[in-house]
Amino acid sequence: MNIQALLADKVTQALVAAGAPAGSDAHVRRSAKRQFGDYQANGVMGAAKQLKTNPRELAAKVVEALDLDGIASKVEVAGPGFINIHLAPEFLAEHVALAVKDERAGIAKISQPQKVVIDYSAPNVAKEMHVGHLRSTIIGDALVRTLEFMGDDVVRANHIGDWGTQFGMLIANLERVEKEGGSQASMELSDLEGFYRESKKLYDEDEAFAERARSYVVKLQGGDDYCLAMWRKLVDITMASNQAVYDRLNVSLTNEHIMGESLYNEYLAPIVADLKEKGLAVEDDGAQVVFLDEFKNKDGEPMGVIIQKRDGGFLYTTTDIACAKYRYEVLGADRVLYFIDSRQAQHLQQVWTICAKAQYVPETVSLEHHAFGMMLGKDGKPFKTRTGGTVRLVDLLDEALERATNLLAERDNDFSDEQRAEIAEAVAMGAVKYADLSKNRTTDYIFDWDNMLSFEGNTAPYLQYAYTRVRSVFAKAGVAPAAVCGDVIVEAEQEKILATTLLQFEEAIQAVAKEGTPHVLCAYLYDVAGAFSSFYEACPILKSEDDALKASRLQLAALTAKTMKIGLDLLGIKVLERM
RNA sequence: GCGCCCGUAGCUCAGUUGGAUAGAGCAACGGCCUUCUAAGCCGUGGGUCGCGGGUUCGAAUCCUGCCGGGCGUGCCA
Repeated sequence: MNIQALLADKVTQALVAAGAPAGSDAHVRRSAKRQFGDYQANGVMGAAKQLKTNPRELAAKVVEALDLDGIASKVEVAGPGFINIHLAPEFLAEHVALAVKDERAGIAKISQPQKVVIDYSAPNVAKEMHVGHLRSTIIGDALVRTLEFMGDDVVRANHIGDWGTQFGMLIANLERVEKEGGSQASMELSDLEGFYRESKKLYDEDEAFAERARSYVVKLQGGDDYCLAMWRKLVDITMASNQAVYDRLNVSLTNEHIMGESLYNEYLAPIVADLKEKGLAVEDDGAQVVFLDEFKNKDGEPMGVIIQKRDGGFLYTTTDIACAKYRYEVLGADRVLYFIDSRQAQHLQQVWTICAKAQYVPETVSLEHHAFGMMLGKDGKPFKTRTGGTVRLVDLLDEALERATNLLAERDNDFSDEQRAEIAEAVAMGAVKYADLSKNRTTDYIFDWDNMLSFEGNTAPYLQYAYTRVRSVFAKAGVAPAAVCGDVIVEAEQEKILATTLLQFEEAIQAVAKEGTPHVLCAYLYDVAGAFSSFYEACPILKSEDDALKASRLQLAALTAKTMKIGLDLLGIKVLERM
């Protein structure tokens, strides 16, 4: 249930009934402060202005027309014309009880599911994943999970860098390695960076090798079987290595979601021809160029975007045009979310502008760039290794595990080595993921081990810990959360805050789905955990004096656990029974 | 030069698209464990929302001019 939507609907009706023009927005929001109730309607002032009437008088009329029986215990006009709404304890109790019984915690699926393509992760073949891939991979996957949960038909698109001239030298080197090492070839490729560097070195220093590499590029693009097989091997080896990272990070990508650059090869030449035919592309200095009035170049003239080089080769703009077209035409996308770093903002705008002009993708399709900046170290400089190199993702995850293991070792507990390892892994991966998920930066952001692994405040470990506290109540009581029943009583202040917060789950999820911003869900779950902790301190559950109260509090606890489990699942963060 | 993004507490970040006295966490300080997990809870201090104008009942949010930072800007992706 979405309380905000429910109230917005009711207040809007009352607003219109009070004389406001149809289409007026009641502007119902959560109240800024507790004293202003649980929700406030801010739309009266604007409507009063349109009607040229006194806002307080209009607000009084709206309240008069407003029927919130069974929902609100108090509705009052305040300030220049705010309407403050206090939710009724019985209303909260009733819906908590309903949500406890529902496996989706009362979250309804959307009525009009869409086909949504989510473009994320996008590592490069023959290169190891590094910290730059983390944010796209993690946030993209959270959106995949969230939209699927809400009922959308989601296509995971891993737009890997699996094409380009570098494959000539890579194939030539793979061939050399196989000749020399036979079956051990794949072993050597475990160090992909090294393999790439080695290939580059041979290409630069060995003329015969370079010659062979160049010939392989041509053959590969011509569809030569041998080269395609070698290329396939490189892709497979790379993605097998990446899959280990995905699995460890609990990212839902698999091989079947690979839709790399190579997928669009066959469409490139026809698109260039079509753009020429439509008069959008013209030859300029030997290259095929689309001039766009929407963008200006250094001289203030329409910017030229090259879609085919002088030598006949295509560029990534052409690939991305084909890709957007494909997602609409072949996949039938209603919406495409690109989780790509902010440096490509202009590039994507150009691609979409061309797609619109060529009528490849209609305006009704929502193309969205969810940008993010670079990962910086604590010192505000790009996050690098001590020697200045790029930080490999596997190394980052290993360090997270090491730090989590050390922190866990400092604490008293009776865990077996096996349990300890499992907890450390879940905490470490959760901490790394949550650090990225909880921020909404479109610009550069700071990666700080101490912040994410401090295990205090708004971090994954805090949420995981809060969850184990709830679960331990049930373990102690010897009852399953699903077995609790009876009436829910909302009386104490902490009970009311917890119940209200729990019932705002759908608002948070819908915001994430609409805006593509998982940090909203993070903030929400942190609120839930905080509300539960306060409740847990103030309201004895198992030790409460009467059985009805105990049953009620167990239900609040059960819904807390369910909410946190679902919420953390949507973020791709694992929960633990004990820690 | 032009374009895009950004500037909020000592630090890391929110701020529901124009709403009431700008919020969290960390760090600092003070309380709370023989009682459901203290990786917790309760409390205190901390702000010229980069700076100046403007728009209006109301601006961190919109417009404008500066200052500062990041990125992009024709044959890599």
